[in-house]
Parts: sequence; C-alpha cells; structure tokens
Amino acid sequence: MPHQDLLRKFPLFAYLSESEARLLAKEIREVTYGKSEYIFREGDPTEWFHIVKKGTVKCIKSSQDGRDMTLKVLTPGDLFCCEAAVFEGSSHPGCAKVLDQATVLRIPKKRYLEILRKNPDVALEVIQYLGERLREAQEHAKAQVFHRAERRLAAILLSLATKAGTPAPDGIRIQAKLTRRDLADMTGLTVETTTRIMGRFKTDKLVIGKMKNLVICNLQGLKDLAYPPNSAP
Amino acid sequence: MPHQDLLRKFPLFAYLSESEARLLAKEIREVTYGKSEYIFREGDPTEWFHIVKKGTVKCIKSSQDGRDMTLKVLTPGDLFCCEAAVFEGSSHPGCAKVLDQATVLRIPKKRYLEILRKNPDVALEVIQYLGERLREAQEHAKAQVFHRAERRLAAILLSLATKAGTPAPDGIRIQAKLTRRDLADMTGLTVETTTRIMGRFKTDKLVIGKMKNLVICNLQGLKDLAYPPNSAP
DNA sequence: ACTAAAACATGATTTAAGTCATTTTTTTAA
DNA sequence: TTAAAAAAATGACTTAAATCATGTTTTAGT
Repeated sequence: MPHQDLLRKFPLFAYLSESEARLLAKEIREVTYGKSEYIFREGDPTEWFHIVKKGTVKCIKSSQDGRDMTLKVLTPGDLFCCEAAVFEGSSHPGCAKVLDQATVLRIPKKRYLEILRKNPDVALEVIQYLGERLREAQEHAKAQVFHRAERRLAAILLSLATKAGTPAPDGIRIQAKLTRRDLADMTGLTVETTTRIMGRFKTDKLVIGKMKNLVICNLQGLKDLAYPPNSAP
Repeated sequence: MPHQDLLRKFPLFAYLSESEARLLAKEIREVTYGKSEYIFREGDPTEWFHIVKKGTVKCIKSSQDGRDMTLKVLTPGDLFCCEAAVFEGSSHPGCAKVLDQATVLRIPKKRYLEILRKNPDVALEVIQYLGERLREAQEHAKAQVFHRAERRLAAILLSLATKAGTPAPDGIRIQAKLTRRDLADMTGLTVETTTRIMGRFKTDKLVIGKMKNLVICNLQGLKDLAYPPNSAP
C-alpha cells in the first residue's frame, strides 16, 4: 500500500478496506513543485484534496496592500485544502505556496467526499483534525494578538520547532528555510524589528546559525520568553 | 419536533430519521445560565455538545496574567464545544462564559458521536461547519495581527454586526452588551485605547449609543476603515 | 565567476499605543 | 434610594515598534 507511512498525521488509509485503498491509490497523483511556486491561489476553484509528501509549503492569505499573512507552515504528512474548501462550488480562501521544493499528493475532491460519506470513521478523523487545527489557530491568534514583538517571535519559533524541526546535535534544526520576511509575515511585525529581535536572540544564544540553517539551541529560554511564569502555557 | 427552528445555523435534525430525532429530542437538556456565569471552564472534561438557544455566550481563552482573550461571541443557533473537545478523554481548550442571560441546549457527547457515526451527512455538515470556523479564525487572526488599533476595532465591530446584530431603524443594533473590556479582549488593545477609539467612532458618527445599546449607523464607514481600498475584503 | 537582485543589518527619527493617574458616569446591590 | 463598585472617559507621560535611510551580505541567474 503506497504512501501509507506519509499519512501518519492523518491516517486515511488505515480506515479503508483493501479494495477501497487500492481504488484510492490509483487516483492519487503525485505532483512536484519548485521553490516559490504556487500550488493554488486564493479564489481558485477547489478540485483536489492535498497532502504534503516532501518539502515545506506555506498557507498564506494575501492582501492587495502587499503584506501577505503566513497562516501556517506545512510539513510532510500535513493535509491542506481540507476545510470548507472541499465543498461544492467553493474556492480556496488562501494560497498555498512552496517554500522549499515540495512534493504533494492529491486526491480528486469527489473521491475524497465519497470516502468521507462511506467511512464514518474517516469523517470523524477529519472532524478531529479540523478541531485540532481550529484550536491551534485560536491559540496562535491569542499568542500573536496579545503580546509584544519579542514574545510573538519566540512563540512562532517554538511552533516551527515542533512542527518543522528535526533534532540536531546542538538543538532543534528548523528545516524550512524561512526568510526574515517570512517570519515577519507570521508575526505581523516589520522585517526590521524581526531582524533586530532575531539579532538579540542570537546574542542571547537562544538560536544559532543563519536562516538557511537555523538551530534553536535554548528551547527553554524561548519558552520562558513565549510563556513567562505568570501566563499559562 | 422541538428546537428545530433554532438549529438553522447547524441543521442537525434535518438529517435524522423520525425515530432518531425523537430519540435525540428526549436526550436534549435545556439549561439556563445567568450573566457572567461559566458554562464550562478551560480544562473541564468535555461531556456535552452545546447549542446556544437564547442570549449570548463568549468563548474565552484565559491566562494567568489576567488578560483573557475573547475568541468568539456566540449567538442563538451557534454550536460550541464541537471541536477536538468532543473526543475521548479530552478537556475544554477554553472557557464558555455567558455575556447576557443565556439558554443552551446540550446533548451528551456520546449521543452526538453516535449520530455522527451513523449519519455521514451530519458528519459532512460538521466538517463544513468546522472548516468555516477555521477560515473565520484565520481571517480574524489576519485582521487582528496585521493592523493598527483603529482597523482592528472596526473589524471586530463589523463581525459583531453580522453575527450578533439586528436591523434597527437607525442602523444595526448589537444586542450583546459588551463592555470596553470585552472589546479590548477581542482586539488585544488596552481598555483606554478602546475607549479613545470608540470615542472617535462616535464623533465620526460611525456608531451611536452606549455599549448597552450600541448601534452601528455607518456600516460602510466602518468597512472603509477595516478594509481600506488597497486591501482585499 | 561575476553581476544583479534579494535579503539582512543597523542607525536616526517618528508615532501609535501602552502606562499611570484622576475624574465622571453607570451599574449593582443593600 | 442611596451607597459602593464597576465601567468609562480623559489627560500627561513613556515606550515599543514603525518608518525612513543607507550600507552590507547572501543568493541566484547568466
């Protein structure tokens, strides 16, 4: 059964019968995108249900005023376009843009809906997944709306560490090579303040290395900044 | 069939058979809460699935540092505790607190899960509902994280107008009587800046009346502030 | 390998919004 | 009805972060 190991974060196959899984496997397409390519843009019709297989993808919500907000960084196993997007006549509420070269699997929306309809367990799984995303989005909003620059950046670095990080000898390496602009787009700060605060983080030995190879070497230090003693984690 | 008209925002009954609906109706409990009462608190075990019948309820995420974030204002027909919360062994990720006297319907979590499992259409409806909430949460985060005080307040007032507003002769009346603190908790601003900006809105004739009876009398004016020409609505 | 273009860094200055302090108004409960 | 408490309004002052300006480094494409 192909792709199964990729689906750890969202075990679609696990609930299907042998024959259903075989049928689905035939309909899955694998598409590779280069750096900075768009997988889809805001307003595009929703035809597929996607899962990241390799690389990193960011979900963004664009504005005419030039400032795009980065809502989420997706890593292998994450699914996207699983929201309202999947229903009749709907269009994407945001863009999906590749950060680093990425491979995504996609399933025709129609097949996806069929699966949901026939397999209540899968539907429940999706409900749980969406609930989790919703909770995450609210948590994120809280951390970003209520706090000051330093704390916001610390919180973003932490979430990147858990979602897109890999253990390294000197700490946690953040693979997705994000620019200062990317970080600014996640925190609502300007590139300048992002630069300044990242500079401070570096002199305080919380992180080391440049953006293309950033390593968080004092996770606890960042946690103390993001969630100080008198606020709940 | 009881309660059916309340469920317009989430037509649960519409998908059930006569017998199922009768069975469910028997298990629905109606509970009334007074002003400022908690329906549940963060960390409480999730035993029920709730729907607002009357009044207004707010979802908040609390902090030890005294600043609670108001995530959402719920009005009749809204459901809550429908997220990850509903699954095994989970606990509420935030509190639900009554703004104005409110009546809520509640269904035992177990029954709710049974319904989802047996009625794929209901499950799809929930998926759609959650997707919509997720999109909303992201949209909200974007509006709040990236903009300045005035714009943030304007955006919040607009969303309140659509969600908790009723047409009035002089504009849209916001029924939920929110305090400056409530508005501050939704925008991440201080009470003082909220006061100052609301004052400006009043002199600019965008809104009239006090908090207990706030009327938005220039919707377009607020829209222009919240989504200026060079940014997408 | 070299050039052009991004991305990054840093300083000087401005400004929006936070903080603190005080007064007025509204709400609540005795 | 009145007293106490909570909420709202307003002013003086401070500060964090935006803006603007300029130089440096890194990345990408020919």
